Formats: sequence, structure tokens, C-alpha cells
Amino acid sequence: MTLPEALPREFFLQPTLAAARALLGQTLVRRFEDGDIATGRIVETEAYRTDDPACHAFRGETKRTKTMFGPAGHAYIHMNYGLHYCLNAVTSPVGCAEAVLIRAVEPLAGLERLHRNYFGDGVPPFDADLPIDKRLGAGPGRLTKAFGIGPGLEGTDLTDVSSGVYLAVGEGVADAEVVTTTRIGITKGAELPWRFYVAASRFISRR
DNA sequence: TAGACGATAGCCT
DNA sequence: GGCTATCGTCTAA
Repeated sequence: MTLPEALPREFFLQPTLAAARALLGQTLVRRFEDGDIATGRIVETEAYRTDDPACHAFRGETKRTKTMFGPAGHAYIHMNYGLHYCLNAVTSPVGCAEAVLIRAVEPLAGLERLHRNYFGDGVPPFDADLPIDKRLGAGPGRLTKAFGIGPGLEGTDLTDVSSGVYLAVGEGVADAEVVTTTRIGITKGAELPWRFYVAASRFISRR
């Protein structure tokens, strides 16, 4: 399979809210160590800005948030609730810490590999004839599990097709299909309408 | 160095 | 709809 073209660095230098909106309809590409490829269409994102109390970097740079203060277009991956990893794309220049959280994707390619990552070799067995299981992409902790994204990929350059994970040019999404709403699962800044999703997608974590 | 808590998901009722 | 597992990081002492 030919690898899709990566998004350019400038994409991640647009204002964070614009980048969160623009990431809908783009493609998440995962290249596994053994050469397997899996891709997904991004259908849900959230913006986190440095002036935002819900942003991990709100209180300044720490060991955890170091990559958010680094160059745009890199992956900020963190664990929360001691159980799940979340994938973010850094969207601000060096010294400024903003990012877009990828909350949901629609699996496009590498379905069997995603299924195995998520469920192991157990149940339910993979069946290419069934509709794609929503758990492979609908939720920030789920997509990282299915795509095998963990702390080992922290800081990865998402604009480089040779990276283990990167973001590629997709078909985009028309404005009429996009819903803008408040963010999920946070207590601070929860009223800010900084979550975007594709209305028609099955793979939305919450409506 | 201890204590609190969080950008969730899965299982139970 | 409610409950809770589980751990890295931050914060205060």
C-alpha cells in the first residue's frame, strides 16, 4: 500500500481551534514495527489552549507537558485514569503549549490488525464481513489501544511519513457536516465549545 | 515523600 | 445510569 501524503508543518501552526476543525476528515496513519499499516479517518477532536484551565500546560511547563511546548506537528501522548492513553497533535510554535486531542477515528485500513490490538486473539473473532466494531475508534482511549499508540511514540513527528504514526491528507469534511459543542470528561473549562465532530459518523464517542 | 486526582472505559444493576 | 480500576504526575509539606 502506498503511504498517504503527510500534512505539512504549517497545518499545525494555524490557530488551535481552526486546526481542531481542520483535522476532521484527515487521516491517522500508523506504521507498526513489523511493517503493518493501519489508517483511520479523524471524526472527532477537541482543542486545548494554553489559556485554558483544562489544558495540562495551563500551569506552565513540566516534565509531562514538555512536548506541548515544543514544535508544532509532534505527538503529545499522556496517560489518564491510570488506564488509557490519549493522542494529541501539538498545534503551537515552540514556547507556546496548545494541542488538539484526537477523540475518535473511523478505521479505514488494517482492520484485522486493529482488531487484534484491541481484542487480542480472543473474542469476538475478526470477521471482515461484519460492520467495523465501534470500539476500534470511538473514544480517545480506544483508538490509542487499537492503533497501538503508547508512551513509546511520545514526541513523534506527525508530519513525517517515516514516523511510526503520522497525520495524512484526507478528503476533509464540509462545514454542514460539522458539529461544534462542549468538551467531554473535564471539570475545568467544560463550557467552552471546543469539541468538533462529524455529525454523520458512527464513530463518535458521545453526542 | 505522601496524598489527591484526572482530556476514560467496561461492567454491573 | 452508576461504580470503579489503576498509575503517572503534580502539589504541598
